[in-house]
Amino acid sequence: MKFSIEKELGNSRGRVGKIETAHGDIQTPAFIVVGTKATVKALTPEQVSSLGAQAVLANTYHLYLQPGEEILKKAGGFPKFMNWQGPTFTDSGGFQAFSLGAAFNKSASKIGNRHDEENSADAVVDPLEIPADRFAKVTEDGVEFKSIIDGSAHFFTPERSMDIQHNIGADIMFAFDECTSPLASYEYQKEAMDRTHRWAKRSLEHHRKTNEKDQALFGIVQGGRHEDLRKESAKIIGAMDFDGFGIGGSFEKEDIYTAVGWVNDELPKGKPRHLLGIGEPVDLFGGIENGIDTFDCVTPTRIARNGSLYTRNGRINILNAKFMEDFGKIDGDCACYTCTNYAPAYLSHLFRAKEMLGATLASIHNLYFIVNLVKEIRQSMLDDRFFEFKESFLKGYYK
RNA sequence: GCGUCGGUCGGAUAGCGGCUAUUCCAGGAGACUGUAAAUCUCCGGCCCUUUGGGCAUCACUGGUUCGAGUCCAGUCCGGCGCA
Repeated sequence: MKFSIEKELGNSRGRVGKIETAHGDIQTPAFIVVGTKATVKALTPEQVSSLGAQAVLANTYHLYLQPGEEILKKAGGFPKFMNWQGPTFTDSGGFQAFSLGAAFNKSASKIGNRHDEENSADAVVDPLEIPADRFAKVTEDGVEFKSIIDGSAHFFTPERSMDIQHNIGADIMFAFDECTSPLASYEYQKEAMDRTHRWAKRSLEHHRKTNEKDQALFGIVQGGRHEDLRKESAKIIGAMDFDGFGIGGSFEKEDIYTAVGWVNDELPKGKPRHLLGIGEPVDLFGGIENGIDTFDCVTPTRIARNGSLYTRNGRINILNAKFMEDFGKIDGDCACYTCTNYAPAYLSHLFRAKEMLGATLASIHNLYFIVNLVKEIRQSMLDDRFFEFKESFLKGYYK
């Protein structure tokens, strides 16, 4: 993997660049499409490719459980298995320490807000004392997982995650980390961050010894919402010999990109930075302005399956009664396959009838919207009109 | 005509004397940020100023009872059976 910067954005941290992999280039900034279980839900790879996506990110925990690393190894890696021709990423399974641990059976999101601590009883829960009904428990050596499929017990260590990711075979893999809850205390964030640093070192050492296919490894910065922790984490992870970096963990809704800025000031400039699991339009602008090169996020495809569609004027819910007889445009002059061929009334019908084509058409639109938005942002940077574009877009999107 | 079973929110249901009438679907709205997600949450008789409270309601009319969607009688409507 090789990374190069073509242009830097004046008076901010942003940059335009290119990640070169054995399976093709990624023009950055770029939005990476999530295909957790070696499939972008509801879409064929051809659809994913023709809507403009450059790369796909799959998940180590999910693929390890099903179909299992041996099958993926025999298949020649997950990209070949799913027939995706372009560059690929795998997440390490560290996110599941949060989603199946602290967040299990809770409405908790990794994006917190300023009122969470006083309003939530969860704030006092020590993540190290996760209740027995949870599916993930963190220890110094790794994370104990229960299979979400059959309840069987599994243990991930940094080394194990590397081995599995080698077998899954993405171009870019991530170090094994612990994604924390925004409701965790400062003390816990610090403790988890220090542990993630130890795991980063172990991930890197094991990867260097066992990497046979020239896969790249990104280290992950943690530190929650705290400026001192974020900077400390970026310094320590940034000093390690990773090929690039992921910025993970929990954030405060109001200033995700402020935290990103703290981190990117510490990370080495010449390596790519991936913002894990963030993808709201406002966050894309904020992230890019603060030096993010790639994003991934489940939101476009998840909300698509649930009937929400992005438009230049904000999100709409296609299940709203007003769309039943709307034969106009879904999103103005959007050039995606869905918008050029179908009216809101048809999508409304598909969703009400629970026809699966609805999920497909909505996913195509939402992914196109986000992927293309990042491309437009990239172009605006090349044209020296990033800030104008940002202002006009956000004014329309957030009313 | 006789017998029999039944009529509970738009549809389907639970409820078989005891207080807030159940659940599913359809309907209305909301949420979703490294995917336990084609998922989840909320609303759905009327009135009051909120937390909350008040008043209704189970085809209709009467009755029994401290108390009735639940029991009894009649009426209306429907299914089935026999003429």
